[in-house]
Amino acid sequence: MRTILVIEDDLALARGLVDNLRFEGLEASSVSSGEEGLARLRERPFDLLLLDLMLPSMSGFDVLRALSSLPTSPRVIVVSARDAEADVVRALDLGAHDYVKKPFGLSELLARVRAQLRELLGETLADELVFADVRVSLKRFRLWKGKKESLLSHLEVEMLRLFAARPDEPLKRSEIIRQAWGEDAYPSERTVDNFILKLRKKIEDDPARPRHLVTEFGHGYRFCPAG
Amino acid sequence: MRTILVIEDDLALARGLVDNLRFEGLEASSVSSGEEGLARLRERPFDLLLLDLMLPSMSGFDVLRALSSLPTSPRVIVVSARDAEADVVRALDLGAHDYVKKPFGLSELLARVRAQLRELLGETLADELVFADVRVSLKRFRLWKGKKESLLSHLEVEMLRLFAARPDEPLKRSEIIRQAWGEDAYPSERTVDNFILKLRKKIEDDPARPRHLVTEFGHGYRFCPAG
DNA sequence: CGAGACGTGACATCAGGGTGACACTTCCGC
DNA sequence: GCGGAAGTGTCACCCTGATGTCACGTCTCG
Repeated sequence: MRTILVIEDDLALARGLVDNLRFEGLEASSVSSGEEGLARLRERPFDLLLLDLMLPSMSGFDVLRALSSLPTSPRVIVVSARDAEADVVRALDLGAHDYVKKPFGLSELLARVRAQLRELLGETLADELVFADVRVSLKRFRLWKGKKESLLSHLEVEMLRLFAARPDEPLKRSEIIRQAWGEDAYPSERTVDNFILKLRKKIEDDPARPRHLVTEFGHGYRFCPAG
Repeated sequence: MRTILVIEDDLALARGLVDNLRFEGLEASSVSSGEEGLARLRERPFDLLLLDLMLPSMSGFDVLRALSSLPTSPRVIVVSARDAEADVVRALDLGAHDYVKKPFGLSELLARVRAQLRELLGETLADELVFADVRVSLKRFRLWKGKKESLLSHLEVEMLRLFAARPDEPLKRSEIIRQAWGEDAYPSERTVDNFILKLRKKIEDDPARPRHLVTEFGHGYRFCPAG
């Protein structure tokens, strides 16, 4: 289901928005400050952000600037009473995808929400890999476990890609090497163990007792997204 | 260069739009009916379509419906005097990406054009680029870090433009060369390193420990506006 | 000719990948 | 159960290729 976060300090408005979004079949929630909003966005990805500009302390512009440093940034519709053209231009140039002036017609806003969500369809979902409390951006070579961020090397990404494609299936080292390294590379099979070691340190709660990258004695390794 | 088609039967307005879009560095042209527009779109792809709703014979809604049958459909901003909410909803649900009501502010429309074009892979069109204590005017080839002003060369600007459009994403040297140098130039990939070096001297507090133009070992470079 | 922009090569440095060693675990036949 | 063989966890180290950095050559434009 599509997830939407509303950052709006007018609680009545926020509630109205959330209710209507839910009525549209979307998963919506709201917070009343930019700081809270960013905290929520860091916890887990959202598909769309409805953002007020005039917030206490941290402004909507600040939130826009901060978005790019998130693991996955949502699409953004700014919803603001500020109707000066300069504000619209600034918000859009800071990365907002749309700008709706208050007061707005509800059905128009919902249509704009649909238009933004429509873009998501195939956008980068192939890039994202999510299981348990781990998120991976294969394109950015980055992995987040809870709040901890790790960098991934090219080969680590290839291995994750391979495991994700064949969950719960034991993969032989030889197979892993062929798929991740390619046809023309022949490293020792023990090299795979080293990469498993590195990956476990990044994705397991307790790398010594792996629950996602499990050893299949004599048969290689198996990836269990569920744990 | 980005290509834009304007479908607008008010010739004065169409001409004004085209002029302003060209002034922004875009390749713009206009036609005055939906039929002509579709013919042009069938001839060759456009990146963006500015579409009036009230056209003679074939309406803007009809154009929207016809777009999906094109080999490559452009992004669409509807520009219309019809301000009924129902029209906005209908246009957006028919696939329009944005809807601007006449009369509109020119700078807002241009910002919305930039926002749409930004979604296409490639370079940002905004002139001002701001992050941390750095401000860049891409059109004037100037960069300010705090109070220090630097001049930028053509290629430095192109690289910044490219990085700005894809924040936090590692860009391969080959990709940087293709986008910033163009299709027909083939400098050594190490040339990119030299430009990174120059840019770091201009935008980093400590060029030896870059926080904005970060090396992604084996993958190229990544631009982190947030630092 | 001079200045700046661009491209290349050279050299030092660095990080990832690969290997081998050693300890520990699992399997299997007894 | 027991012991050996084979498989695996883990680490430190080396090597190669990638990168940081600079100097110099070339080109263009005034």
